[in-house]
Amino acid sequence: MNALAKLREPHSRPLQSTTACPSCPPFDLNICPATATPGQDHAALWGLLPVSEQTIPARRLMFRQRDLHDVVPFICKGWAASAVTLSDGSRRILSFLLPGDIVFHRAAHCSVEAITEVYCRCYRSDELRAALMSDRTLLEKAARLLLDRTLRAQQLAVDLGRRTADERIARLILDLQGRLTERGMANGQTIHFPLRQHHVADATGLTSVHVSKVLSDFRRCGLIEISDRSLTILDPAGFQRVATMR
Amino acid sequence: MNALAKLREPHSRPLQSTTACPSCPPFDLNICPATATPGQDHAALWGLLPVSEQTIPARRLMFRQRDLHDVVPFICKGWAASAVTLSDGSRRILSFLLPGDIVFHRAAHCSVEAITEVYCRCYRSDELRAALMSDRTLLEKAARLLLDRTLRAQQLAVDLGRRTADERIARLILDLQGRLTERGMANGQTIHFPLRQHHVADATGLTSVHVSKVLSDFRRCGLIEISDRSLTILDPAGFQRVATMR
DNA sequence: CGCAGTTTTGATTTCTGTCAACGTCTGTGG
DNA sequence: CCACAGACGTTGACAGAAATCAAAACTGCG
Repeated sequence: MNALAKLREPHSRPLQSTTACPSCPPFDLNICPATATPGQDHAALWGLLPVSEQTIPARRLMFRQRDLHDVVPFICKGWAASAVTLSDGSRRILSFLLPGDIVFHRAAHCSVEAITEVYCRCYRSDELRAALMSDRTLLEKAARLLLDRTLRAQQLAVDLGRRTADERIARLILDLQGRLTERGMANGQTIHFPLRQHHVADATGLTSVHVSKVLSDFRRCGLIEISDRSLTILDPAGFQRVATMR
Repeated sequence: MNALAKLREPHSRPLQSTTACPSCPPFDLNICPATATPGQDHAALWGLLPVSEQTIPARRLMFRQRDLHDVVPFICKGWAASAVTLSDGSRRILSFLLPGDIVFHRAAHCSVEAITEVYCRCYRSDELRAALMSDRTLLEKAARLLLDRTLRAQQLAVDLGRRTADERIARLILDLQGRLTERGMANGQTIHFPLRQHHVADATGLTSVHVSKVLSDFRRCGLIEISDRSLTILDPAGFQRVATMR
């Protein structure tokens, strides 16, 4: 821990107040420092200070595929996407990152792109690893997280391989709604939905043209309503049925 | 460790000789007990004895989706597949399991099916976890393994979303060839290939009818040759090109 | 031999991508 | 305040990929 303190020295800066991250409930879902030591400043993760805190404007690339991954970013606010770019220039979004998510995809050589404005904190990955290793319960939480990531990726593989465009898009929306609800960021059947149609397309392996047609169909059938970056599921039962047609 | 010994008691049986698993090089790739303690019987994994050792005939279901996962099977011999079944009865193979692979997909509610005859050993998952926790380097190996699994799943998601049937099938074959080569189980460009076309179909998200057509095309173009459960890549460069058209 | 599981082949249909045109919205700068 | 450019969304016509359907050949095996 002394060594860690020394490592932190060069990065020391005036910390934001303990309410720097008031909209930080999501941390509770993952590896929440507040869970470990209630009432403590969220920024001080297990006594670790972030090496950097940044606000990234919407649509900006946060990390490119080949960047060194000696820091682990935590998304505190905003939406981001981790993606890979194929040699023909087409992009595949592997997951959307919501507040509370940890960006440890980096080994997969994913780039990370801010969708909305993103506020995030980066921790040194070696410090983080040391902290994990020193605490059995943290380690188990981290393992569960990694496992959950794997399941999510496998679920994605299932969806892409065997489902129609309708199903894929409906499932994506339901997945996001579920994750936002977990975080207390949903308002009943209405969620903030900052994704552009090309994001949906890249996440579902479709084209944005086709996404437009499917979403129009959904609207025509009275399943959902999208306006002003907000999405409402009007017919939850019917929409669920679309998502699980097979 | 005493508690563990007691747990093992009920399962104790005459152990096979130390050459029980002569074709066990693959263990070296993952978490090889032989690496940790050279010369030791592979069956005794970090001092853990398997709770069961089984030989499963070809095409038999090894574990079903909802089975309890209190044991972790290690594939010692043969090919298996982990899959999920969708509500309409269609199947998606998430990964093929080769000798040396550890089946810890189970949390994903995958069923596991023997393709060839499979010989495997099952360890108690709680014992295994305890063993991992007690040794830092083992733990890191396991973490790497889990990460690798995630990368593989993500790669699969990329492939399924954005690649044509030709590419998917070629990539599957190349992936298998690579894994077999790593294990010293390939004979140059020739590999043992016990998969039925429906396995290929379920793994690539295609129909077996279409797989048949694509494989016929590959043969017609002199790219590969399949006969008698063995596959040879006749034109490695050309085949590679098919696999990475985009 | 007969049977069940495979593989092949052809005809047809469905889904999704591609291309192109056009409308809307948003932010920027004069 | 307006003009403008760029990003985004919608729509229609068309093309291509793969699914579906159906039938026939092949394989191994009791």
